[in-house]
Amino acid sequence: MTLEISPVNKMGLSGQIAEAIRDAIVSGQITVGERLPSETELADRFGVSRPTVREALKRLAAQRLIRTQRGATGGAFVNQITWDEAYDDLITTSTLLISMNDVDFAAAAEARFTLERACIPLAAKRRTEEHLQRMRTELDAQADADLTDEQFCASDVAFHRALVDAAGNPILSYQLAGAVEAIEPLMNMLTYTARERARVVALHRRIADAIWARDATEAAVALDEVSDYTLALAKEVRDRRAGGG
Amino acid sequence: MTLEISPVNKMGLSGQIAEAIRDAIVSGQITVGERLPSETELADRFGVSRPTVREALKRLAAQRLIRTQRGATGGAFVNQITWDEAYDDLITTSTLLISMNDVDFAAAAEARFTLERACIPLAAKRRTEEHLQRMRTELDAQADADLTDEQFCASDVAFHRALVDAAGNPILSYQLAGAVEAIEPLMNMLTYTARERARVVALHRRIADAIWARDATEAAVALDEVSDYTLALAKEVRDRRAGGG
DNA sequence: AAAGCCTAAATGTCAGACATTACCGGTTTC
DNA sequence: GAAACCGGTAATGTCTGACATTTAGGCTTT
Repeated sequence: MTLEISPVNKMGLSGQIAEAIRDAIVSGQITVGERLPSETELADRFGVSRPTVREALKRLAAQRLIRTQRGATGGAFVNQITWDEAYDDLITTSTLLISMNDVDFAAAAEARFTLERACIPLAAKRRTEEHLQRMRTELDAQADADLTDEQFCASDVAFHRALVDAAGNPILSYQLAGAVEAIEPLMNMLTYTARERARVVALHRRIADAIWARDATEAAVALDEVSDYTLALAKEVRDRRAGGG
Repeated sequence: MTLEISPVNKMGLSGQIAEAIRDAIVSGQITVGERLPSETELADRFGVSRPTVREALKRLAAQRLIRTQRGATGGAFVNQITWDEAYDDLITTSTLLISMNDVDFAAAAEARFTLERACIPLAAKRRTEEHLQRMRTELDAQADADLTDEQFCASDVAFHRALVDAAGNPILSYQLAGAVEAIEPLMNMLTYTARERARVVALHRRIADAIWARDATEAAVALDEVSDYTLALAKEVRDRRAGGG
């Protein structure tokens, strides 16, 4: 691991150290599972104090590049990033991005349904019984009239994630997790009436049945209807609010 | 901001403080651009020392939730996450995920082309002169025979990003940045002959022309050819290596 | 009134110390 | 002889207090 850091740098010492260690990890100088030198040794090598090293390590831990463990054989280990961990990060980042940058509902919904439609041919080809079961579970849940709008939307998200996972491509699942889950807060702003819910559930059932029958075309048609319906509903809500306020 | 933290928690004090501040940000108790209390005051409020607070702040800074500024009017400010910053994070995370989890080239390429194909109808509808210009620039670059394989792949990535950006949906662009750029290292493992390059460039030109003509069908056909060709080339390389080693 | 200095407040860094945790080895016991 | 127990030890986690550095804004001086 290189240990050349310049004392005068706007990034700060801890920033430079973090970058040096990150480079060592991504370039493969330290492999997954391997232990980093102890904090004291790192401090010696870089010529800085231990708190400074610790700040650098915390930054890397926040990006899940390393994981720390206490005790005699403890230390900082290069962490193997799992898909699930990355899901969480992507979802929180996407949610923040959408809320902070005033992304309108139409754009978010467009992204979501566009990506989802792209998964349908693969899902129809590769769906397993497990994926079908997950979709059916959510369909049953959505039929419950006692569900709050939040619960209904959460189940909606779970249904669509099952659809995406059915495509059997971890990268697609990963990418879509952000698009699908991040706009759940936006979806929650919609209020569904009983009749609207029934219609959405019916469309979901059409999608599930089509995926079961490996009929990608039918599933795509049903998804397009969900898309159109969601956008129309959002427009209606927006107009009603504009008129009321 | 709440300041309830339990001293006994496997997450550690700094972790709990980081989470408390993050919750305050995402729940809107502290708005974008607003300044957090000073480190000393946070330390007092949470009943911990300043280094502990600093570690928590570094974790949040690593996630770009806050940005720190030195000086008299300095401090930690809630940062507005920009799309470009998020791009970088997504790309590095995706790259690490792919390299650490032994994602095979076929799955990565499938994800990439699937998502890209989904953007074509939108791109054909909304492309501006700027996007067309970006694609043409990369086409010209790719025609240069002196390009290394790395440079050729980089230009390839830039071309496809221009295509995705032409869809005019920032969320789609964001999501796809990960899929497209993260597999560039995998693409670099391929070695293109002059003839293969010419074929790929010809297909790229077909795509660009089709987008210009707003012909989504033709663009999709050409993209499918690129996809098939890339996968075939990858298979060939794999077989050759398996035979040679 | 404008230019320059100076102070204050905040982050950045350092040093040393103690607390806590968990493995590792030897010791004890059955 | 094997299993349970128990300190030693090395590492992270945290605290205290201090100094360095940076920057804004007020104050003084011209």
